[in-house]
Amino acid sequence: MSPRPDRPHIGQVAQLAGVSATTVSHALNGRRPVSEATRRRIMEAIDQLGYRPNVVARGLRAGRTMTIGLVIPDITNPFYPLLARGLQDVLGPAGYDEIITNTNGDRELERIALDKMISRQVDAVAFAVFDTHAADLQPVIDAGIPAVRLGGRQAQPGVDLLHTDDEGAAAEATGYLIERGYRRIGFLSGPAAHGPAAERIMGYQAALRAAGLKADPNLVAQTEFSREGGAEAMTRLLKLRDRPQAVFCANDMMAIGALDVARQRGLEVPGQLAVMGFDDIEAASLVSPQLTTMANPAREIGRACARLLLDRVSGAESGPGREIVIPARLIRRESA
Amino acid sequence: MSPRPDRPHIGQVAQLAGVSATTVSHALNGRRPVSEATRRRIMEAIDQLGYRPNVVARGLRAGRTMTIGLVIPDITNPFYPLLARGLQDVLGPAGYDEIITNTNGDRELERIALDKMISRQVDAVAFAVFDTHAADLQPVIDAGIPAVRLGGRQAQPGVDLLHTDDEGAAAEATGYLIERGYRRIGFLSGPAAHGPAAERIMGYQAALRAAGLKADPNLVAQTEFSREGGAEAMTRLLKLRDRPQAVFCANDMMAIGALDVARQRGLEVPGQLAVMGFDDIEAASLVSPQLTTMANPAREIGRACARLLLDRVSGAESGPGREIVIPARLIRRESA
DNA sequence: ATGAAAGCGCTAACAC
DNA sequence: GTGTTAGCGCTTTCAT
Repeated sequence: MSPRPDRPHIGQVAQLAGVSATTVSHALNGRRPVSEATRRRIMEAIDQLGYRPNVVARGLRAGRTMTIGLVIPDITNPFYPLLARGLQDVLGPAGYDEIITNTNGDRELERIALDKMISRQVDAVAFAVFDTHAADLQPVIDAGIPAVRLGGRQAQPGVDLLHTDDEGAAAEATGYLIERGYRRIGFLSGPAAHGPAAERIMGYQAALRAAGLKADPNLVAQTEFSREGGAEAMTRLLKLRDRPQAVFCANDMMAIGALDVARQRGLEVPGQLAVMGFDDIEAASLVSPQLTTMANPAREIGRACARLLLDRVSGAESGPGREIVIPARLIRRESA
Repeated sequence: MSPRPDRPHIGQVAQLAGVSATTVSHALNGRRPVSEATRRRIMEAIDQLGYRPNVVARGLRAGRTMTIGLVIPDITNPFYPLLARGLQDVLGPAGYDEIITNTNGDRELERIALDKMISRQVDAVAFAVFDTHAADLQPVIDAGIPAVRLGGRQAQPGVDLLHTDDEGAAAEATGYLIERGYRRIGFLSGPAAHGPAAERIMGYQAALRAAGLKADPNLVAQTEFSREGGAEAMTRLLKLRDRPQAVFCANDMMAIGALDVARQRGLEVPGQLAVMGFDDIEAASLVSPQLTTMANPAREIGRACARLLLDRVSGAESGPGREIVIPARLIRRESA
């Protein structure tokens, strides 16, 4: 029934080499000694036939597929390619491949994607979804699949958590602005319900307090995570009688929107208005003035995630759900 | 030996529903009729046990894994996430998942990646690698796996080819500049040996000829595919006694480099120097002035690729290796 | 150092 | 409409 031109299988190799399939298997996997002569004959047979072990059969038999699943909202969002690459940096050399699924942040699609990962018998799952309800993950946990959540908040028993140090990063950015002499510092936040908004506000306020500055609530503007959102919020803040000398933005696109407004009003950056972003997307160094920002270490997160996964896959089964926090890095450029 | 907390399998569902595994299988796959009552009992059993079919076992048995492999240089290069997403747009609804491997353009890694795709029994492969030697693909073809090559040049028997219409796009861009009144039009090309350089030069020259303009070879500058490369080449062209009024660049990063030089020399864009790019990366609309460019339809290519793959997977086995060309789209913005 | 045989979970003949 | 049986390609006892 197999509709493919029958590829050589282990039995053919065995036959050609004059040994049993068992011995071929062991020659390949090194789980028990095989005489040098036999091994050589086997290798020759493999070359001659162009044999490649069937990973699917191996996966069925062994109960591990050497595959890990990555569930993300959208690979097109520049954060995720870096994340995926970081994972592969570590997973690839360890012999694992990744299956990537995009969910658009849609809960039903997330549920389906996670289900599919179970069906596919992946050895571990990493998923990056802000709003995932814990219940949606339960099947994965029940299936005994190690899971790492990227960037959410509440940890869940059996699920490791990995995220950027949003609070610390916001504090560092704000501190940097203070250090440069700015006193009235605004914050362009994303929608409160989404992502790491709360942590960043906390960091921002903490830095202000630490410097003996008061945190004026009027200086915090909530808006969308987009260029237009940033422009809109910046416009609002500039209308204040006591307007900010500097703004820290929850992401680079918003910061670019703020820059748009500054240019349009003829405000000199950073002279009359300093702007900081968050993420360090490629565009940050492309705009003029180049954006001072906090680098969201996506690739590093991917690597750390892979290490965690590898750890869980090989032994560290239980454990109470670790939480790992990756620091962001200040990138000094021109806008602040 | 299976180290996972044994997940329910089809036999357990069958037992709980009081039928045979066969019937459960058919209830799930609809390949033969199952009575309504039986089906209901089966579905209840499935729910109760939290059963999910084991795709690995299914793959082994059926000879198809519902997986396709994507081999690319680097998911971090903004072209490829779009490509991957385009593939998933079409493949996802058809029930396929993607395994993505990055090769950094390294030939040995490419060979290994392709090998692994065979081992994993993927149902089809898409690979985007300029320099792949045909021999490296032969094993894939021999294994009977449909393959699509993205963006290379010479077609190969058994391998479909899919790429942007580089020549047409270059002609359209050049034509657009001519139409806007520019007469001395330069071309910032990538390294001759790499990628679609030749095609683009041909399109550029063809458009010039079609307008009765002569193609001055001094106006073609070869350089790297980077911002710095673009700046360097632009600088060279501006040193000409008879310098160009407009330049078409082989990619957006180069065009941004050209823009840098223009700003630095105080040249008004597009008044004193018009600039066009290629690709329409996100940054193109972020720089100032916004870049007029040709949109390289990565996502559309991904979708077309998926359709081709699906076609090959289900029947259209042989065929002499098709070639599909996707047009680029002119994006009018401010720089030309 | 090597083999024989069982079985991972599923689907597809071939019954009835 | 449903069940029995064999087998996909591999690894792993259990033998020798």
